[in-house]
Amino acid sequence: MIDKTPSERRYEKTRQGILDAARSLLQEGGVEAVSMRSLAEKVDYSPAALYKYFSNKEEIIEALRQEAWELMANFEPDMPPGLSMAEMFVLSGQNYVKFATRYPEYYLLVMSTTETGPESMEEFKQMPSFINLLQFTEAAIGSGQFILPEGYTPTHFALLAWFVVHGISLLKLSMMSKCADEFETASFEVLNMIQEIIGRD
Amino acid sequence: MIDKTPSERRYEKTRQGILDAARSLLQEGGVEAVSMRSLAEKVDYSPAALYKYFSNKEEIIEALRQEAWELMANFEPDMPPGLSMAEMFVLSGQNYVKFATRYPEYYLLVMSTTETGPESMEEFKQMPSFINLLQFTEAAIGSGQFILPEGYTPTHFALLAWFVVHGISLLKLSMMSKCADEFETASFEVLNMIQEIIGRD
DNA sequence: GCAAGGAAGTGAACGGTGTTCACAAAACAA
DNA sequence: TTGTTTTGTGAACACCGTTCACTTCCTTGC
Repeated sequence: MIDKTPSERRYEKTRQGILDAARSLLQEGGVEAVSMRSLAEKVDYSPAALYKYFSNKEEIIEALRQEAWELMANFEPDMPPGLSMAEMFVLSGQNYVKFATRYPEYYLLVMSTTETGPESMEEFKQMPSFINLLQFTEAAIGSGQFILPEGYTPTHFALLAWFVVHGISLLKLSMMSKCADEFETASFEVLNMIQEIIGRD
Repeated sequence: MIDKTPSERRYEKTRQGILDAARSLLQEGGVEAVSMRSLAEKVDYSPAALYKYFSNKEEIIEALRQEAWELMANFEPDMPPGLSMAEMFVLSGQNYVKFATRYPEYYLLVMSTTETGPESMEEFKQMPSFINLLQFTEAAIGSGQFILPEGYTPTHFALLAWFVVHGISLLKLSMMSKCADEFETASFEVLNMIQEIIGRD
């Protein structure tokens, strides 16, 4: 353990302070409210000073994106005990949409990356959040509660679920934002329908 | 028919010229490449002159969005004769994704609106593109080729299809852009799976 | 044909953005 | 205390959307 000098601690502290201010600006007014000048104003520095702590604005945004990603991964629903796989599936899907609704700026930040994504599907399948989803579908299919047509794997169903919840979330925040509540109830009915389709034999 | 004066024709012509230049800039470098200054440069006007033809930049973008919307609605796949409903479903879904792939800026433009969306689900269901999708699912379900669980309507399945293709398209253009091809084949397998699930009895 | 009036077009500016750089001030090291 | 490195700043650069007084051109009425 290398102990840090006071100056290193100070450096780290103001760096965190900048990120805190950026997070606050992001949540208040979306990503376009995060400007170097407003950020500097908020932390009582000159705009130029920020460049001693971050090499550019994108590095600040990227740090927030990382935070958002972690928050999203740890945003798990209250699972009442004794739920069937099908019920858990619906609840998880709803929870995903609820995250996007509660933290729209975080969600859009995570989704707005063309740079951080996986280089291959193989790499994608290694990502913790997808592994989680995959393990769930494997369990549901393995136990016979979910039934897939011949030739399809749990990965296919996990992808389906992923597509649907992303489609719902993004549409809710963009095109359907003017009737978001009504849209949400309709989309939750669709989640239920999927569960019934996949569960029937 | 009110015949237009020469000056009106000229006005309309330069207005179109501006839109042409804007479209070209959009397709070359995405929406952030469309700036009033680069636009003015391209049509050999001063930036201020553009405001005699459009009240602001958003009005230009909105015109392009309208174009994109129409192009998207008319982007229909070559349907070989004798296809089953299930095959047509898959082909239509693939076609949707292909549009997003071929015209990513157009697709993102259409999707990036929080202002133009429907005010209610009822209004949404009246939109031509959704009516198309709905009529197809009604036909497929009415003929017994698609089977839905009790209590669910063709609208539910149309929504499901809509969610999936949007989820695929947006993910392909954002997070999965680094492995877009691989991702596309996987997502097309998912479309096929849906068709098989919904078609089985 | 000519003057009046409106339409078309412009240069300069305002306030905003991200970023750089020479410089000053403060903290640290010898 | 001196010298050096870190920390911070003001001013500038090159962009952005937009406005406005001003000129230039075309059209309309006589």
